[in-house]
Order: sequence, then C-alpha cells, then structure tokens
Amino acid sequence: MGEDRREAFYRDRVRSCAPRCPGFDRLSVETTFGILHTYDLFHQIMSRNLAEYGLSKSTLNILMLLKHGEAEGMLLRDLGELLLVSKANITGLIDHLEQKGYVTRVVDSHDRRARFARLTKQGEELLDRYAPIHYRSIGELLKDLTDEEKETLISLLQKTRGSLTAHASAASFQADPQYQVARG
Amino acid sequence: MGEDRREAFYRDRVRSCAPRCPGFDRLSVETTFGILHTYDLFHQIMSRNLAEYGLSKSTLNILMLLKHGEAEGMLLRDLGELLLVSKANITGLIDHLEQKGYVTRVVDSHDRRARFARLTKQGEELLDRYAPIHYRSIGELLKDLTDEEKETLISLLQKTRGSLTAHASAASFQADPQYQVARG
DNA sequence: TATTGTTATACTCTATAACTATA
DNA sequence: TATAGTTATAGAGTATAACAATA
Repeated sequence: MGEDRREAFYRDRVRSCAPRCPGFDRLSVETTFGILHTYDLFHQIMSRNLAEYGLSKSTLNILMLLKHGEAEGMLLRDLGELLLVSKANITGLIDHLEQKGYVTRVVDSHDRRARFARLTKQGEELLDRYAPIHYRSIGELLKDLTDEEKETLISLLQKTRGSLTAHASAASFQADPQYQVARG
Repeated sequence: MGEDRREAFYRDRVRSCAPRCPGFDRLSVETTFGILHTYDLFHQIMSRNLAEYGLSKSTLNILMLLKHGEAEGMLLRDLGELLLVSKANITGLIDHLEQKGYVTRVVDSHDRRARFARLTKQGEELLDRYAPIHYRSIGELLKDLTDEEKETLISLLQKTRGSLTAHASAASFQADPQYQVARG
C-alpha cells in the first residue's frame, strides 16, 4: 500500500527539518501532522460514503444537530456558530438541504428576522437509514483501538482544542509585507 | 467564548444519540468527533496565516516536500500519492505555484512523459521566511500539552491511521438505492 | 444602529472523464 | 496497452462585501 510509504516519507521529512529550522519543536510538529493526516484519511473514507446519499460532512452535521435538538428546529445563527460556518455560507447549506426536501425554513414568531431550520419527515427518514450505517462504519474503522486508548485520545484531543483556542491569537503573526497578498 | 458552548453542545448531542441509535459505540463516535473537531479548529487558525502569504494547506505542503526532498524536485505523480491528490488536481496546484514563481516544471530526461516540480529561488526564499513563523506558531498553539502528552497523541493517532486504512473497505457500505444519488 | 439572513462573487479543494504524449 | 500529465467541468467549502428586513 501507498499508506506505509506516505507514513515513512512524512516521518523522514519532519526529522530532516528539525536541525535546519529555527523555532522548530519536533513533538509539536509531529502532533500537528498527526492530526491533519488522520483527519485527511478519515474524511476521505467518510465522504465517499456520504456522497452515496448526496450528503457532505457539513450537511450531515446539520441534519444530526436538527434531529437531536428541539423539535422546533434551530436558528441559522446558532447552526453557523456551532459549525464554524459564516451566515452567508449557512444560507447556502440550508438552501441545498431545503431543495432536497430534508429541511424547511420557519420564521421565528418572536423575532421575524430569524429563521429556524427544521427537519422534515423526509429528512428524518434519511437520517434513520443513514445513522446506523454511519455509526457502524465508525465503530468498524476504529476497531483496532482499545476503549482505554479511545478515552485517552478523546481527552488529549479535548486538551489540544483548549490549547488551540487559548493561544490562537498569540500564534497569529504579521505577515512579511513583501509576501503579503492583496485580498478583497 | 463560543468554543465552550460548542464543546458542551456536541457532548450533549453525542450523549443523547447513544440510547437511540443501533450500532452506536460512544467512544468511537467521540473519538471521531474529537479528530474532526480538532482538525477544524487547527485548520481555521492556520489557514488564516497561510492566506496572508497567498498559500493554502496543500500548496505549503508541496513547497515543504520540495524543499526537504531531492534537489532535482519531485515527480508530480509522487506528489499526488503523498498528498492524496489526484493527478488532475496536482496539475492545478502546480500551475498555481508555477504562476506565482515558486516552482518550475522540468521534464524527466529518462521518461519524457514525467515532469518534476522543482522549487525556484523565489519559492525557497518564501519558505525561509514562512517556515520559522509557521513552526513557532505550531509550538505556541500546543503550548498547554506536555511532551509526554504529545508523544501519546502522536502514537495513538498513528495507530488510528493504521486502523482506518486496515478497515476502510469493510467500513464502506452499499447505499440504500432509494436514497442513492446519480453521479457522473 | 445592530442583528438576521440573503445575494453575489471569487477562490480553493475535490472528483470525474476525455484527451495527449510518451512508454 | 498502460502510464504521466493536461484540460474541462462540476460540486462543495470558505471568505468577503453589499444589501433588505427587522429589532
């Protein structure tokens, strides 16, 4: 498989980088790489399954949030916040789901600016079929990890997220103007 | 911050799902969620920095592979394999980097079908400036993790990747035809 | 004035198929 | 025939700004 080759190649790359780069912390870099690489693999496997149902990571996420939330649905604003998606892009995602008949928009009677996204019967049926397969698939994929390893991973990843959000602003930096790119 | 709210919301969602869904393994689902969520945060923080330099995750990855590889460069085929990117899309990424002057294409003298992507002087200069900031930023972001925690994380993520690739085909499944989407 | 959501736009990433030129 | 790469196209994700309706 190419997978072993990739693992080896990246390991070598990180090692060869260490002595040359100022400010390089091998463990941090390998951790970062591990997270990115593992995500890539996960996403690649799951998105193939999702595409069979005309779903994506984001749209499945929305449907699941709606299914396990209040019956009235969720405000687009809240969906955006939870999914880290801008209001402009939430509109597009909901458009997509509405067009497929999985979701309807309902105006909030208390604040007529706001809209709920609410799961339709059809959307619920889709989830009822997809969810078991999805969860079985996840269990299958992580079969080689023990429960203890999973628990360790869960808590270390949570701690990682805490560290990320705590230091995000400090880790940002001013770009060297010479290489800065005009945006707008 | 919204981050705490997101953590809490997702935790509740996973908990509320458990009793209802057949085939549901809480630890596997939380592990999966942890990986996806942590990646999202990481990617969001880093891509803002990258955009300042007109780079993306993929293009930075390519430049780094070229920098730490052989001086002659790397074949597009190999880049595609390492980055999990199809040959069609590697072409586009290299076009982009070539247009910015960071990379040149060089025909392989032994097999005139194949092309090397080779870092230019300008590309090397960009990396020399960006890499230290990038690495410092990574170290900053993971400051709250101890070395031992990073090592644990690295090895558990590696084991996770092994499990993913070992069981990827078993975890795929036939979509219910009723919901299948025409593609092509 | 501030907020919710929409529209418009543009760029990136991904996926697929048809094509070329070499081997 | 098979392989390396290109072209073309379409869908999904993300980012930004201008806008309408409502608070």
